[in-house]
Amino acid sequence: MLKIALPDGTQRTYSSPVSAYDVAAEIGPGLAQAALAAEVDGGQTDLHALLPPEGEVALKLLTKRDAAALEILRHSAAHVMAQAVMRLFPGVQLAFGPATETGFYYDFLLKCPLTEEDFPHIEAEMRAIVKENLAFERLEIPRPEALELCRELGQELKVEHLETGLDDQETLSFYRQGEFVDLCRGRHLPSTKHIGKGFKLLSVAGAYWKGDSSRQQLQRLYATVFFDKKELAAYLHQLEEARRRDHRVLGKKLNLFEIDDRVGAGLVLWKPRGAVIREELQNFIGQHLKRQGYSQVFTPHVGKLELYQTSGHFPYYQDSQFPPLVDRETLRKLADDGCSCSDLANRLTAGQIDGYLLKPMNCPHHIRIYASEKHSYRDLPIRLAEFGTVYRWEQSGELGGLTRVRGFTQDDAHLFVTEAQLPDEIAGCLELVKIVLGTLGMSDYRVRVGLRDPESDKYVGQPAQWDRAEAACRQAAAGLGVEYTAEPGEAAFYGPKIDFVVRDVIGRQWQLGTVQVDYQLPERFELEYTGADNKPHRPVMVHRAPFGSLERFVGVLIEHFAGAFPLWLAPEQVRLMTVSEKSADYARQVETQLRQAGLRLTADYRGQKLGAKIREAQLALVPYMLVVGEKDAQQGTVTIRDRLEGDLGPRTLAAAIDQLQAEIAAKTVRQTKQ
RNA sequence: GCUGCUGUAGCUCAGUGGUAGAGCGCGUCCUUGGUAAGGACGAGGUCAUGGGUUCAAAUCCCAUCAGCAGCUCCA
Repeated sequence: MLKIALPDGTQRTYSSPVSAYDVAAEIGPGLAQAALAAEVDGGQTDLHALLPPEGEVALKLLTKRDAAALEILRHSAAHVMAQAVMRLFPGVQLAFGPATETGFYYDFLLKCPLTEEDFPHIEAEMRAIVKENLAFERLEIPRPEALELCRELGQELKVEHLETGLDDQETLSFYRQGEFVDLCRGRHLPSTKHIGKGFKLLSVAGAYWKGDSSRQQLQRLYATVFFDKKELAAYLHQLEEARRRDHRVLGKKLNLFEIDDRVGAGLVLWKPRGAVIREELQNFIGQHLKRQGYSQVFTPHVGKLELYQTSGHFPYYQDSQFPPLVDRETLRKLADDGCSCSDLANRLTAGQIDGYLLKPMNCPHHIRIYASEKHSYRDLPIRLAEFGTVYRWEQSGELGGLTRVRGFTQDDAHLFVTEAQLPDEIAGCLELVKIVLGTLGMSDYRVRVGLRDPESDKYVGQPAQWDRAEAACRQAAAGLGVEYTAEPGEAAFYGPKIDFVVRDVIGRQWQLGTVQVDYQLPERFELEYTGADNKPHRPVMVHRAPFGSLERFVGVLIEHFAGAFPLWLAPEQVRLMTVSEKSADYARQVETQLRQAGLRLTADYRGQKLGAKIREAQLALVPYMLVVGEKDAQQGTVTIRDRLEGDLGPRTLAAAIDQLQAEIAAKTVRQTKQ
């Protein structure tokens, strides 16, 4: 006897074995047709799988309206895609083919490279398989037979996975549709016809077997599927929109920055318009730093190798640094002694040669500023801030636009504090990040508190200190009024940290602001302050950067605003334009006054029609246009056009300037709804 | 770093072995037009770089550099 509880509160009892489908069919033919899979006591099951014969279960039938069904659809589509590829390319080895947040992929090992030209053929074969309406059939197979089956099928990767990843499983599940059999946990749709027509292959890329870069590389086919063709179209449109907002595209179109081959990959040239945005952001944060009692410092872009040997960054992280600089004299002597390149590298690593490093971080410089004076506990906290440019040798494949570069400027600061001051100082840092994100209308972010992994012994510092610091981080994060997750094992080896992860328009997540507690560097550099007990004490350091790096932050900001910056950040705040050349003289007076008012503008005096000038300014995403014609010249007015609202009508120049300055001062974010 | 794709005018791109192209932008001239494209003429190219194949290479091959997608990485 089986009792089934349905989500609507009703109960059904069965004396003979039934599947979820049987239950659906009994409720009604419509539901039987719509049902795709089921949840039994919260766990997924195939629609036609038999339910337990005895007891009581909660059953929920999944239809295409359930998010869980979408995942099942995508995973099933992955099998169909794999089947199509196997039909078209004999000898394919299958790896993994899961559903993802936006679609699915399948990893293949095959001799010839797949290209986009193959997509239509694969898609056509997939359509054929859908039309064949093959049932997805679950097979439960004991381990020895499962291994035998995978060997027979020639699926060596599956054999390996059975022997390593799944070595504790006595029975393995396979799914079969038609001639295609795949080792798979499931679940799947009843049959291939339910996949429908809303699928599309998107891209092909390399991926390592089991995510290990030392293993063989597979070909990963990315695709997506929706229950509805319209949803697919909407998703493709969203991808299109994301491309339109791409900061690399907008950066070129709006003349914000350039990355030039002749200068070097990953090295950003900030053009005048991009520099305005950066400067405004720096000024903005600078005001808050003053308010919070920070001291501005400046330090050079290089430091002695020995400095980084003390900090531990060299040679440990040398693969992600630009190679050291060695002076001419030393190099010549080494060459005369017959020192080879590999000797040189070894001797640099061993610390036998003096050299300089392009600084990969700012902390050692700031530490030496702290250490240049003797400090009392009364001086603390000491907060040293700098827009510090650092250089890191990112792997060539990682570079991209402004978001991953080789030289970047952090809005960096280091706080030297007593342990008692730690909670307040962390809270102050978080407040700053929150102000920054709030001012820019970036609300889609999460806060991640990285704690130590209790199992690991890689961490430096006393456990009691860690407990206090972690408590301080949690407390500060909780005080933010934003949801946060505590993630054990995510701490740096030198201390816990708090990261702000912002989600951009394409759904990618970027780690921007960060606050990190550090016990390691004060130790390594033997930093001290004199306590009230007249004895030396070790300060704790806090590293923090609300933007992370200005490059990455501006990159994300460009996409966030789709290039249409709020007035206070807009490189060109106003486009002044004449109706005809007859009003040019008056317009020049207006231009002078606007400049004196501190507004950033360009003036368009060309003998073009007004419509053309407006169109250009609209496309250039200039927030306000000031139109001056003969009527304005007579009345001493300007006519304002808002990029979003259109023509706002005439007003006196003074009134127009007041309006713009008020909006700038308020840092108002105005955007059209997307 | 790895796999695949790509590199032609300032930008977006067409050109698949036989004379280097388009649109936009830019310049000059005409037009003096009140809220999203007025017209005419013109300038602009080591076809990423270096080799090779060929009577002949933007086009085919190899290498390098750079970009893109993804993987791996990010103190």
